[in-house]
Amino acid sequence: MPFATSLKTEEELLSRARVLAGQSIAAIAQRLGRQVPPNLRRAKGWAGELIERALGAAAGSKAGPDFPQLGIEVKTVPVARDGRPCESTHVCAASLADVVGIHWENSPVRRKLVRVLWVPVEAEAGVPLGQRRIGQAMLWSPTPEQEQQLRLDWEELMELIALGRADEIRGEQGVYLQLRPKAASGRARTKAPNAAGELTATLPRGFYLRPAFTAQILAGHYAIAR
DNA sequence: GTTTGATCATGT
DNA sequence: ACATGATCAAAC
Repeated sequence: MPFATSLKTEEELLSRARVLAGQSIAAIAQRLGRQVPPNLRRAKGWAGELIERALGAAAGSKAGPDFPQLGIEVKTVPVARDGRPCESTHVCAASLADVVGIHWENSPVRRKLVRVLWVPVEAEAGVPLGQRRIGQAMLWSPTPEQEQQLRLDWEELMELIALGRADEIRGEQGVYLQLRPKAASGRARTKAPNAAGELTATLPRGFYLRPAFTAQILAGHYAIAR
């Protein structure tokens, strides 16, 4: 039986993640027989994929959670020395067209965040990628309060999209959940309704969790060993 | 083009 | 310093 399917409980997954805590990127990469790129500039998702492989997730992209049998999504989050996240966290693409029938309960955003294994990765500027260490992972589901916060932002954003006003949405909107470009380049296009209800080409967007939100999730955990 | 994984780079 | 808008790579 492959490594990836040997996991039966989320406790087992968490245990695996705990083993990674304190280990360097270089050590994990070496064990998996992978070369550490000089930096992440041309390999932005490299560390995330490395951690998923180290945890036993299936390789490559596919729909659904990283651990389908457990319903768990893995998110690596870059953290500063103080344990606070350096960046926003991408959740999923926003379906700008065909917004009818989508409610928070069946939304991709909620489904993605039902159960998440957060894996902090040291991201201090000046620390070479290979020397960066993995922090203490934590298994998380939104508290009722957190889910309500996300839901309010989501509903506000989705209403604007439904009204054909996606192009007016700025990254400033949303207390904890924001909508920002998510594309290969500024020339990328997808379909979205305009104010007249006609489908027109527009920049693809995605939902992101603000650092302030992930910070409250990670609060209280020692993300990086001292 | 979309979805997977995200971080970069510039303006405020 | 920090967030927004822009972008990188691979699989499909």
